Amino acid sequence: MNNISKEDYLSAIYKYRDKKGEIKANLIAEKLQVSNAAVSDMLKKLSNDGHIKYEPYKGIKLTAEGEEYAKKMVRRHRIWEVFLHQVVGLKWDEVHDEAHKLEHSTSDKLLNKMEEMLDFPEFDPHGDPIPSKDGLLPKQKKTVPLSILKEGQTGKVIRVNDFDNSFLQYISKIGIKLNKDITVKDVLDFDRSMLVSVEKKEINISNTIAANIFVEEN
Amino acid sequence: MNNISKEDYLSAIYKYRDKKGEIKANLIAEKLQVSNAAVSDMLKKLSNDGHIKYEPYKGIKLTAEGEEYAKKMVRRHRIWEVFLHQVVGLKWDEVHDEAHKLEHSTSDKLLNKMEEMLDFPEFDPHGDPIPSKDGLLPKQKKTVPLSILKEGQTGKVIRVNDFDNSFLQYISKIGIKLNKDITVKDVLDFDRSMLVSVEKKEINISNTIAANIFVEEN
DNA sequence: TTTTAGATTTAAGTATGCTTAAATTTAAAG
DNA sequence: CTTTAAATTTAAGCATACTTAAATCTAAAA
Repeated sequence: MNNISKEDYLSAIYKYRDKKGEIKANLIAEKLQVSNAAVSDMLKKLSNDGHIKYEPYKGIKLTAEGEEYAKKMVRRHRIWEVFLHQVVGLKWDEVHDEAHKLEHSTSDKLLNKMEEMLDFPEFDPHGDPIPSKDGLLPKQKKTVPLSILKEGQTGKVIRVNDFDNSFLQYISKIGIKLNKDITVKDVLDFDRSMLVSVEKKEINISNTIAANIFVEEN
Repeated sequence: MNNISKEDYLSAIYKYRDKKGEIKANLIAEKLQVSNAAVSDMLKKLSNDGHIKYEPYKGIKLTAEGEEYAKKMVRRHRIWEVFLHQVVGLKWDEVHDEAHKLEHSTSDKLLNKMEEMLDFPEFDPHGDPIPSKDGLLPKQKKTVPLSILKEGQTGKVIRVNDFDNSFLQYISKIGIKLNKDITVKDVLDFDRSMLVSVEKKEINISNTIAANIFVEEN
């Protein structure tokens, strides 16, 4: 049996649900680039399978079983990302798409072997946490979006959103990497873009860019 | 679009066609473990796509385009096998199944990167040739099945059939590996099994086992 | 409280890739 | 040359996962 679609739905629900653990069908449709009708269809199947708890027109939540499955997929995805980055040498803007395809075709045996080879990484190349074999997440540092920092404040890059490859390419080109320090030199009232210094260079970045970079204040 | 099935059919046709380049629908069904009706269905689609030349009830042949596609899949499969064996450390009886799943989800970029990492291997862990990026096959040594060797003859293992994992596990357990020399000590008329010596050990192997091991006479 | 906009579901239809059973074609045996 | 067995195709049906269009539900604005 082929579970690629189901796996994508479960991953999306896991990744994009709110703090209450709920998600709107709408958001799933948007993230997976399918129609709302397709989502509605699939929600019924996932519910029958026991992966989600869901009543028509009501909230969508993962069951314990669904969460376990979703975490397993996220784990696969992120271990592949680390592997492709560190072992194969793909850039951080290349790993997401490749990992997304490979994650559905990976046995536990292979995955665990890769994980061991990588010495049990805790975070993927974008700073996202990797669930362990037992489903445990590593302790994460408290972060804030770079966009809320004020003039003069400095933060260390802990995580970046990996939704868009061109965003990753861009920030990588201007020298922004995980663990780099970024200092806010100036914030423009005009469009809330900011002048920041990274690696002794000063660059102006838009508010949107800054909102997708998460830093630990220091 | 999802081409997993089509890719499997093309690979099977490429791998199991006869010397004239033809294959029976029957054999495809057997190798892919699907019904004859499913094969018949798919042949129509592959024919419409221009991947095979085929008229109902007549012979099945790859077109130039189909052969190119098939070779590309075989290349993916075998490079994954080498990668999983050499880089990840999977055993030779484990790589086929993993590679079979991964081969459908691998970009050219990733594949070429892996190939480079491996220093452009020419043969997979079972001794099967790997088509190059341009579709060229490495020069292969002339081999014969171990089963046709007579008492006293010695051959070096160049290739083994990878159709069955338990076969691979077994011959690996008794010390048979690529490039090992095998000497035939005795052939039993009774069941055509043979007593062979490998690595200073003597073992009796069935005719079927011997027929799946290909050696270079010396 | 009613209206209405947005979210969600249902309905109908499509493509893929299978299945079994029946029909047809081919090729080999008598 | 006819019979028959094997190979192959057609027919009908199923599951998955989509689509668009229409219907329905929910929640927020008037």
